[in-house]
Amino acid sequence: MKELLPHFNSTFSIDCILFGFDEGELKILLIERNEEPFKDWWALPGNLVSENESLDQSASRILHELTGLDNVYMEQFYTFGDVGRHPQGRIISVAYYAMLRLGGDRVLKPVSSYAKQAYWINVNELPKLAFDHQKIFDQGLEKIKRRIKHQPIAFELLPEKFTLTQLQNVYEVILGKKLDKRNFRKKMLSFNVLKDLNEKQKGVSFRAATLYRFDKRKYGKLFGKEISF
Amino acid sequence: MKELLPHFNSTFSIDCILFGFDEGELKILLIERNEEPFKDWWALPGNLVSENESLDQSASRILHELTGLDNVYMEQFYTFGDVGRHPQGRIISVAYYAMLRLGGDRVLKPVSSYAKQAYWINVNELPKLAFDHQKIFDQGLEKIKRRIKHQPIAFELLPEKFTLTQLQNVYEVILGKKLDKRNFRKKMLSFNVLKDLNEKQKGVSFRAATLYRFDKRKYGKLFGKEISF
DNA sequence: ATATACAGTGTAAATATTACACTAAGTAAT
DNA sequence: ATTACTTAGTGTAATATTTACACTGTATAT
Repeated sequence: MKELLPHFNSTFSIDCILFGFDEGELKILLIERNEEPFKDWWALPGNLVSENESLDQSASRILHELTGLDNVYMEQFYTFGDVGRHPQGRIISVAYYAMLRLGGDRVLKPVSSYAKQAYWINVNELPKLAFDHQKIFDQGLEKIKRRIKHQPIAFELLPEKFTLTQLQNVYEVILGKKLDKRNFRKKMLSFNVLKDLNEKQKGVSFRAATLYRFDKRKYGKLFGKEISF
Repeated sequence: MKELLPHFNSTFSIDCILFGFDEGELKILLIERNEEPFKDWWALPGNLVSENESLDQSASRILHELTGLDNVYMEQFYTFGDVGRHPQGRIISVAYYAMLRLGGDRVLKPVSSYAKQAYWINVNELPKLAFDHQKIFDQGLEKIKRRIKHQPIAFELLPEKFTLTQLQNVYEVILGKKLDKRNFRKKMLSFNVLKDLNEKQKGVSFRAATLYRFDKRKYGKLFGKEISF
């Protein structure tokens, strides 16, 4: 029965949008391609799916090869399959995103053979991208804008200990608008998912703010509840 | 350059969840397969993607072959790619859903060669499904539960002219809970997307209700606004 | 005439959201 | 020590939204 269908031969790929928050800016990881097609172009990290791995496994592998990270939650958000999207044949691409902690212990950037280099680039200053990667990015950004309103994914971009102002900055940079400080704090604390660490920020040249941690035990209470900013 | 990659050979497919609302129940269209694998099993309608069509085009084609319908809005919601999901090889499946009008002029059910028959089946009484189609269905249902809270997709399940009670029934059956009649009406009318047709229901053996139509011109106002039930 | 079945309607209480500005605390420079 | 600077941290009143709740009206069928 197995031979009724042609042998597996990689007609689908994964592309990843890795979001990071650094210096008050939302950034994504881009690679400079070292192979045809689109040699020397900027692109989202991605690769062909291997025969013996699921889509999720493939996404994790690609992330690991690129950053050395494991156990990062990645979420599939759309599959791109227009006829002309890949110049070398019919390849559809399943797109994932992940939110990474850049602050503190900075993510490493081991570079796979197919990339010359990888850089974190501000989402407002993206270069021209290979393939249909601009379209993939646009949709990914829309996705997290919607998702951040309903689920506590903002924490994933911050170091384990963070201040309320940092958290507010994440919301502001993703939503693209300023939020009221008092209202933001009131609402965020009302969700009861932040643990006050009774500890202050260090190394700042002004009044240090209180550090908080996202409290996973209380996450369930929030899940399903509507958050809105 | 084109020859660097193997020739196209259908390693991906589309599966569709077609939702319909009939006799107060939420139903989906299932086919009884007439081909191996899973011959004689119930399955979601689906097919391999052709070389010269995009995923969206493929989804529309499959819907057309099955129902004769065109111009139905279908939305991609997830791609399933576990290694063992298809017994004949590595085939990933891009899943779509659509909401169809069954009431009034009933959707026809022309049957493609690969199916013996197609039936509308209550989502609470589904038989065992082929492949990973139960998983696909579960995720599709979750998707529309979330979506119906934020976008006016409920109208798509009803005939062009409908009563507020019918509309409320759609919400109740998808969300799986009863809603308060007065609050539902107040809120739904406040969105300003319903046009009062100054016309009454016909053929009922009790007081006839007012008919409404979804007003596409006002749709934009609602879009992006948060609805919640 | 009467019974039936659903249509249609309003209000008050509780909750959530918004708008808005000053004082407190730590650091750095003199 | 004083001062200037920078960010932390806090409350209230007005408005809008959500919820809970039950009866009357009207067309049909007998």
